[in-house]
Amino acid sequence: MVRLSDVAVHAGVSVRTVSNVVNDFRHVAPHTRARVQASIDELGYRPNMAARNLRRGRTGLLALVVPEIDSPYFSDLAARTVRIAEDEGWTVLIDQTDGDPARERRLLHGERSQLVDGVIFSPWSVPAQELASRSDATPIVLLGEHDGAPPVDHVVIDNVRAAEEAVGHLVARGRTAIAAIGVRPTLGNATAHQRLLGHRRALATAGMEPRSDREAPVGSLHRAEGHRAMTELLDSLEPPDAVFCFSDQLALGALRAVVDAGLRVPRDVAVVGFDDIEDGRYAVPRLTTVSPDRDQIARLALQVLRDRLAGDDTPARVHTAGHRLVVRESS
Amino acid sequence: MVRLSDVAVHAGVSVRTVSNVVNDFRHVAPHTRARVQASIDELGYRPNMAARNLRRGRTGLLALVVPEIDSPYFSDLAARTVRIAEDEGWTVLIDQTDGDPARERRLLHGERSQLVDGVIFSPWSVPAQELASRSDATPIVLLGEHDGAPPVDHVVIDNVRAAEEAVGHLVARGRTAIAAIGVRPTLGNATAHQRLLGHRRALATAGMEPRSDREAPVGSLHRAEGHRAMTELLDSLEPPDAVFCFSDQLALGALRAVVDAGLRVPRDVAVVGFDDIEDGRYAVPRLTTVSPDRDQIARLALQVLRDRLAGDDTPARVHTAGHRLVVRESS
DNA sequence: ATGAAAGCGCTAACAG
DNA sequence: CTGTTAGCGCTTTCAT
Repeated sequence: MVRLSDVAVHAGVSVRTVSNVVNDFRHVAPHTRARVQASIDELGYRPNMAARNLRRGRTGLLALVVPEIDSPYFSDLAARTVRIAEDEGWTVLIDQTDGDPARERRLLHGERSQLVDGVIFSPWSVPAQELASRSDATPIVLLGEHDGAPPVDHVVIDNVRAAEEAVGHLVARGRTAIAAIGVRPTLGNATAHQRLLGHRRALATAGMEPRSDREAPVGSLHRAEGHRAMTELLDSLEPPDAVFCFSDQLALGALRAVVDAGLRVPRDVAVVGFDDIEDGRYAVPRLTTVSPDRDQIARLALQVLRDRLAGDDTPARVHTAGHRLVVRESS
Repeated sequence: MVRLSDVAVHAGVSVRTVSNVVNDFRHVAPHTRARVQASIDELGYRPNMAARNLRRGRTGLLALVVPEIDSPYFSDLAARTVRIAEDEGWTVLIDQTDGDPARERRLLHGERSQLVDGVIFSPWSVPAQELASRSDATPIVLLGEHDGAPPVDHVVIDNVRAAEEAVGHLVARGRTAIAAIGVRPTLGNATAHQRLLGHRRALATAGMEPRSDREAPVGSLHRAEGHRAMTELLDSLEPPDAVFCFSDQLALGALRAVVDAGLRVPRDVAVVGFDDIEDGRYAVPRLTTVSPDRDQIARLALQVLRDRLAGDDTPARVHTAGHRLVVRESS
C-alpha cells in the first residue's frame, strides 16, 4: 500500500502538495506538479477512498434501491441512472428489495444510508407516511406516486393520464370489452391504482361501464401472472376483446395466453402494455405500450439529490417526467 | 451526526463497550448491552462507514463489472450475485462498461479498485494478458473464457460442449442446413469463439461441412443484430433450415426475422438460443436454449474472492459451472 | 506556493 | 468484562 506520504517523500515535497496534485488544485508550480505526478506513476499510488471519504464526510456514492434488478424496466432504468450519474461524478450502488417490507425498511433506515450520500428509492411495500418520517439525514427521492402526497421528493409520470390514453386508444380501435390486468390491492405503492383509475376514466369517457370482473389482480408484475390472469379472463363467460396490462411483462404473458387459447392478437384480443421494454419491440406481434421517459426520470432524480446535497431546503416537490403511447401491432 | 462517543457518554460506558455492542462481540454483560442498545436506539446512532472502512482496511464492497446491466443475462446474473453476496455480508456495486476498452481499463486499474475489496469482472474488450498483468492487489475473478489461460481466476461454463449439444440437437431433429449467428471476430473475449467451435464440431460429427457463409458475424448480442443477420441468411441462395444463436436475444431477433419473412418456426426454420432468459420462455414459439447455471456462477465467483481475501495464494484456477440444454417449441 | 499538524469516527491492542 | 488510547490515510486550516 502506497500512501500519500510515501509519494511526498519520494518526490521531496510535503503531503499537502501531493494532495493538491491528486485533487487537481491550483497553486502548484508546473515543475513541482510534474515531479509529483512522476512519483505517483512510479509508485503506483491510488488514493485510499475510505480515508478520503472519512475526511470529506462524503462518499460520492448514491444508492438506487429497486424491487428487482432483473426486471427489464428496472434494469433499463438502472443502466441509464448509472450512466448519467457517472457523468456527474457519482458512483451508483444498486440494491434490490424484492418488494419485501423488511428489506425496504432496512435499506431505508439501516447502515447502508451511512455509506451513500443520497438514495433513489422505488418502494413497493413501505407506505408513504413511513417514508416521510424517516429520521435519516441522507437525501432521498422516491420513484412512483404515493397517495397523500407526503413531504418527500418524488419523480413520477402521469400514470392516470397514460393509462387513459392507452385505454382510449383501444376504444378508438373499436374494442368494446376492455379488461385490465395488474391490479395490486396490497401494495403501499399507488402506481397500479393510478393506472386502474385511468383505465376506468377512459371507459367512462367512452360511455362504458367498468366491471370488476374485468379488473384482474396479480401477485406480481411478471409474465406468469399475466398469463394466468389472461387465461382466466378468456375462460370467463364474456371474454374481453382487448386488455390493458399494467406492465409489458404482464402483457407478454397475456399475449402468450391468447395464443395458447388458440386465438389471435390483435384480431381476437388486442393487447396494450406499459413500460416499453425491449422484448415488446420484438415480440410477435410487436407490443403496443406506454413508454415512460426513463432518461428524464433518472435525470430528475439525480437533479433532486444534487440540489438537496447542495443545501436546497425548499419543500419537497413532485417532478413529473414525460411518457408517450407507442402503437404497434398488438392493437 | 451521532458518534460512538456520544452513545458512550449517554450510556455511561466507554467507547470500547459501545463498539463491542455495535459489532456484536462477546464479553459484554447482558445488562450493559441492554443499556447501550437503548442509548443507540434513543440517539439514533448509525456507524460511520467511512471511519469503519478506514480503520478495518476493508469496505465490505464488491464490484460486479459487466458490459451491460440492462441485458437480460447480466441483469439476472447481477440480481443473483447481489442476493447471494448479501447473505455473506457483502454489498455489491454494479458497474457497466458497454464493452468499451477505455472504461474496462478504468475500472480495472482506476480508483474504483480502492473502494472495493474484490472485483467480479466480465470483460469484452480487454485481452487476457492485460488482465493478468494488472498491478492492483484487489482480488479479481473473471467471468468467461479467455484464450491462453492466463494466471487469473476464472469462472466459466463449457461453451464448446454446450454449443455442441445445442447444434447436435438440431442435427437430431433432422436439420441439414444449420447456421450460426453471433460470431464476434473483434472481441478479446473468447466466448463467441468457443461457441463457434462447438457449432463446427457438432457439424463435423454429423458429417456436415462447415460453411463460412452460414457463420454470421454480429456487431452486438442484441435482438436487432439477430434480426438483421437472420434476414440476410434467409435472403441468401441457400437459406438455412435451422440456426444456432449465441445469445437468446439474438435468437429472439432471428425468430422475429423468420416471421417477418413469412416463414414459420420451427416448421421452416428451427431456432436455438443461449442464456435461457425469461423472454425466451414466453416467446411465441417458446425458445429452445442453453441454460447456464447462473447461481453456481455467482457462487463460484464469490467463493474465489472469499478465498483470495482469506489469504489463499495458490495458483489461479478455472472454475467450471454447469449448463443444460432446454428444449422448447422453437426446435 | 509549500509545509506542519490537527482531526474526521472508528477499531483493537493494551491495560486493568 | 470494561476503560484508555494510538492511529488508519487523507484533507485542510494555519502558518510561512
